[in-house]
Amino acid sequence: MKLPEAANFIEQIINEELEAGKFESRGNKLQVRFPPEPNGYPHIGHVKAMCINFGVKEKYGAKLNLRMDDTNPAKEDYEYVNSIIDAIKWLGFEYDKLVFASDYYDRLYEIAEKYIKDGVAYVCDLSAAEITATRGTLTEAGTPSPYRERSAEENLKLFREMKAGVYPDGAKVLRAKIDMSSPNLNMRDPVIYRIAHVTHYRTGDKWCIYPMYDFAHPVSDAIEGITHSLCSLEFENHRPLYNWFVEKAGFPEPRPRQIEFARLNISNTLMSKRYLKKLVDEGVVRGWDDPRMPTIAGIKNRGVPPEALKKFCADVGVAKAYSVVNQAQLDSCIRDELNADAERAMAVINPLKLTITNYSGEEELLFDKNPAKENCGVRNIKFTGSVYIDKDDFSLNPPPKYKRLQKGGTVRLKGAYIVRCDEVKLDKNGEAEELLCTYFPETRSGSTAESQIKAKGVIQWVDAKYGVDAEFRQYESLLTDEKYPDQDYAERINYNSEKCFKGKAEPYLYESENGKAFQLMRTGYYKKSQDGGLLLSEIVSLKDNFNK
RNA sequence: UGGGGUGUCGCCAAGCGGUAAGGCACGGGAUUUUGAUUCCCGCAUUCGUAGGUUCAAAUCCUGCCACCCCAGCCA
Repeated sequence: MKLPEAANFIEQIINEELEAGKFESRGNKLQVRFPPEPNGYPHIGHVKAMCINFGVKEKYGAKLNLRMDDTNPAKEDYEYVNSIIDAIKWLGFEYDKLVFASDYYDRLYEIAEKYIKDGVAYVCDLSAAEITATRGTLTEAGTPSPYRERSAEENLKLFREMKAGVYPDGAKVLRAKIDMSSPNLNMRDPVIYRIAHVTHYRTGDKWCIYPMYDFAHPVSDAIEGITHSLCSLEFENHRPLYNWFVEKAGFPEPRPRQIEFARLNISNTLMSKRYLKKLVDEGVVRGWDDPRMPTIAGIKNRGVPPEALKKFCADVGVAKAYSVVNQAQLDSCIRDELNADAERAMAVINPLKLTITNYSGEEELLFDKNPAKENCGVRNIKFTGSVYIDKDDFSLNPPPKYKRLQKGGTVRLKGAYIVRCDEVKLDKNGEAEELLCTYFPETRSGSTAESQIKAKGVIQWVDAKYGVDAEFRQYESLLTDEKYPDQDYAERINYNSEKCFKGKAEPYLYESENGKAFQLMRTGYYKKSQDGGLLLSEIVSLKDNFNK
């Protein structure tokens, strides 16, 4: 994986350190980590973090640990660690080691005792509410805890009792003794350990005290010999604390360095594990891998190739400015990959019978599997003169510049013949029910014969006898009740499959920037999903319209 | 009103004192049996803003302005 080009600011930092000889003591070997918390399925935002970290690995020949940041047993589970591993594999990334923060619980505990012995940590009996109340505000200093000056001996005794399960949840915490009047609230004696009598998915009931992120993360980095700890912007304020914990733990130079970058946001796309989990829990979607979800599993189920996601991240770049990338940018990457890769097929969503009155018998027509690729091979499609076309490809009241079929007009059935619509049978609602057409033998696809007959448009079709019915999965909009607004023909879709389809489908719905819903279908190239549904190329948007 | 960050085309984003890359989107044209693809061409005299330094500034200095993050015993 190429590091996104725009990750220049990270590379600059690393290059400068390298030049200054910061890592000579370790043979200039760098080490990074990808540290998700296994509390949900990874989403496309994680892909960016992966691309950055795996990009550094690639560029500098660094080692990369996949580390499950599992320090909050209440939320974590193996299901999620598996989802993370699956996602990484699917994307084609390779990590050097799989590690767990929970692997370090013993070591972390020892370091906490060291803090106590060194007089930089203390056991505090204040309640959570009291700690909040004494932390001060953005403009006022906090007030020191009355337990702040306990002796090392007493602290050690108390802390060991906490570990032994003597106290109930919330009764005591271990706190770092830093500076209650620091302008950086994170430095106002943050909690290092809390009591939680919760079964951990890996360590079971061995522990009833669990380390906090602010402590566990930097120390885990140091334990692993991480040189660069890349994380998102919201941790900038934590960096002094990060450094404090590593330094007080006594790790020698070179110590890990935290570098922050802006996380990924995509327009109209919900990118918060918390809300995604809510959708799953409330049954709004079928699961974390529902194709409407922006999770990697969901995107995969929509037929998006992993390369498209990587290209997207590379295109979008890495910087520190808060940003929201247009979905169109992602769509473009997906189209790009599928165009080069996906085999083509014809599909009809809303069938309209088209009968050629002067055709008899049947024949086989050849189609390139993928015109965008050389030596893509061909597929044969049978043609009997009786086909279905899409209702959208015929108009009783054609607008100006209409290129498809209308009464008395001509159109080319893709890969077959030009046909002229002679007669339109209407149903009782006045809608077209069947088209009776004449075909022109000399216009057969590939024929070099001259013909006076021309057609402006080319439409897809499915043979009435040999076409295959396909099960189209229908999705309800997650966004709004407004369905089926006007759709331009340019939004026509091409499905990809070995076979032809006919059938019906309700398209995805999508929320536009003006809040109106429109169909998700676009011209493009689509792959078939693993569960047989047809896939569309867009990230479905989830409107943030439920209670928070 | 404390601290930490960020502001370059509609959306991302390069740029690091020498006279504004690229992608997406968009517009125009050519080819085309997918209104797709491909292919050309166009798209910031200007870098949040006001000053200053300099032969020369998006890049350095100063003052403003805007937005984001921080008061979980979440990560």
